[in-house]
This record gives sequence, C-alpha cells and structure tokens, in this order.
Amino acid sequence: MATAAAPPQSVQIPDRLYFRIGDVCRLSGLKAHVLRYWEAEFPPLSPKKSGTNQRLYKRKDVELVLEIKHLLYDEKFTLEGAREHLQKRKSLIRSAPKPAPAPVAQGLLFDPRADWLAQAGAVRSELKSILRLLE
DNA sequence: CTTCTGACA
DNA sequence: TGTCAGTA
Repeated sequence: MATAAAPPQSVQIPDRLYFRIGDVCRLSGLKAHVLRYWEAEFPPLSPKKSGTNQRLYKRKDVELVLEIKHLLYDEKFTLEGAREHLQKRKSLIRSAPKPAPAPVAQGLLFDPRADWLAQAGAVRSELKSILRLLE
C-alpha cells in the first residue's frame, strides 16, 4: 500500500512550490474571478503575492480551494456555512493531539494504568513502608 | 499571453 | 457570478 490515497482528493496537485491563478483554475475547474472572490469570503484563503502583485498559491492554498469548492458545490453549503465548517475543522485539528492521561494521585496502591508487574512492585513497596511504620 | 484591479450588470 | 477595460 505504498500509494495509499489520502482523503477524497480527486485531483492530484503537482509537486511545485507555487501555482499561479491560471494553474489553480485548471486544477480546480474554477474561474479566476471566482478564486479572487473567495479570497474576500474566506480569510484563510490568502495566497502570497509576488512583487508584481501576482497571486502565488502554495499546496495548502490549492487544497483549501478544493475543499471550499466541495463544501459549496457538492455539499451545497452557503458561504457562511462553509466558513463555519472550516472554523470547526481547524479547532478540531488544534485539540486533536490531546490524549491527556487521567491524573492519578501519587501513593495510590492500585494504578489502573500500570501493568501487573508494575502493580505488584508498587504493592510490595507500599507494604514495606507500612511495615516500617509498624516497627 | 497571463494576471491584476476596479467597476458594473 | 460574469464581463469588460486598461495594465503590468
């Protein structure tokens, strides 16, 4: 499975650093004026500008264009609905890498996260300290 | 030849 | 969203 396909990205984006608006038009099937209009409607879609004010889209920009196109034309979201969807999508990515472990009080005899060997050792040292206190 | 902005339908 | 003008 070397060519494992990522999410439903029906269009393959060439391996170039930047794309001009005409390239993005062919890749997305959208008209240039639509892409420019979307820049005003979707703040996150902000291709860098060259010295001569030419738009320079990066891969991420092209991917975003494709995603917006899907939301608008396939899922029939309104401009506002698509904006909100993108917001939630980003906040989900931010909170994703949070496999926060459950805090366990120190000194607790039984730690559910520990393996049997570790638990046995914990119990043993716990009993040792208790016996010391009884001496 | 392509892209850009602004304006107007 | 589509189109036209005048540029860079």
